[in-house]
Amino acid sequence: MSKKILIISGPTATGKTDLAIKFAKKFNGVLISADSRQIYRDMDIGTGKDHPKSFKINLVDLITPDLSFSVAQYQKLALQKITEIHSQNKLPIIVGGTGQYIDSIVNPNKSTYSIRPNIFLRFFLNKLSTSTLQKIYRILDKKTFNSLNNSEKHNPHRLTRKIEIKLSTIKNIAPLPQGGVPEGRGGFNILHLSLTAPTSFLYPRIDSRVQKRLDTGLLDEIKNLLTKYSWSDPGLNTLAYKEFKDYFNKSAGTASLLKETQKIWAFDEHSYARRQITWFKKQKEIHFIDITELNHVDHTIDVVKKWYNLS
RNA sequence: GCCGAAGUAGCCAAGAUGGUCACGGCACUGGUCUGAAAAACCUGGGAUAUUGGUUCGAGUCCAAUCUUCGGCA
Repeated sequence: MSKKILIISGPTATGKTDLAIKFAKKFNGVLISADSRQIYRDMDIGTGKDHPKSFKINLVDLITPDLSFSVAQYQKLALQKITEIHSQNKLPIIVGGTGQYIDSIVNPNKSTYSIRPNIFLRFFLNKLSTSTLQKIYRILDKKTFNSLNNSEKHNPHRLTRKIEIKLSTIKNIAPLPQGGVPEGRGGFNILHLSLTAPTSFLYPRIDSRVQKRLDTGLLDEIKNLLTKYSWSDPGLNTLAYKEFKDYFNKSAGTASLLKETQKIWAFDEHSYARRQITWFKKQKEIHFIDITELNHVDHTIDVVKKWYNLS
């Protein structure tokens, strides 16, 4: 019998967490978050940690907002957690909207995950223009450079990472053994459910959630964060926070500026949802669940039951 | 009712002296992604209020109509 993992993904505002909690209760499950922002402490309202406090979700509130975090770290922790949960004979349920994090569990053997970021190198590369980065990478690896698509070619983050990888292999820096990414770890038996909805349904939902978060005290939360951290800290480069930089910097934090900021924030959430939809759409072996369909919850429970009881 | 100003995509908006069927931004659409992923990028469609006139040629000039704003009543 293979080890089961239930995954519940989908764009923002589709009700992933509620559904996951439901399944956890029904199937003796333990939740693991796959959310790149809820790992930050002190960032609760903006990142939507609105599940009942009585219900434990793993891999939330791991670090402070001045620290950075990445897939590889997530992968290590999540796989550990999964092992632990399996050993208790329980069902790990991964919930979240960070597609890349979920992918690191579904397809754990990505070779470059073992190549660590080179802080020193990035410090310099971050100062260079995109075209300079292109030139550097073209010198290092002309063949791969030419095969890049337009999107990759203009993306400074990706170029920086490619240079980093190339340099580390040239210099033959042995990838540090990561531990926790066991090779041939035995395939999991994964059921991946992904919630979806047309954007016309999602956008109004997002908008009212934005309003709700403001009403619940987001501004106070940010004010409090700013006493300890600064806008350049990695955690603050997050939807629901970064949009407010101007608002808090300008002395005249007027009502009209607040309104404008709220609008921009909502639009950012829209395009975030779009990106998530694009990502999940191309993933293999996913059960999509349209939450605008009336019986989707019952239907979903049936699907999970069948999978859970088989094998 | 009179006088004045203005009408360029869903919104904002550029367009000396008329001359490539019109710059951008936002929104919206589709996509990229192997240690920043709620990040960072790529891509697409859509407009000169209406009608008529002047002209080889009009967003740009003229007239009428409609609409909006301001002032006077």
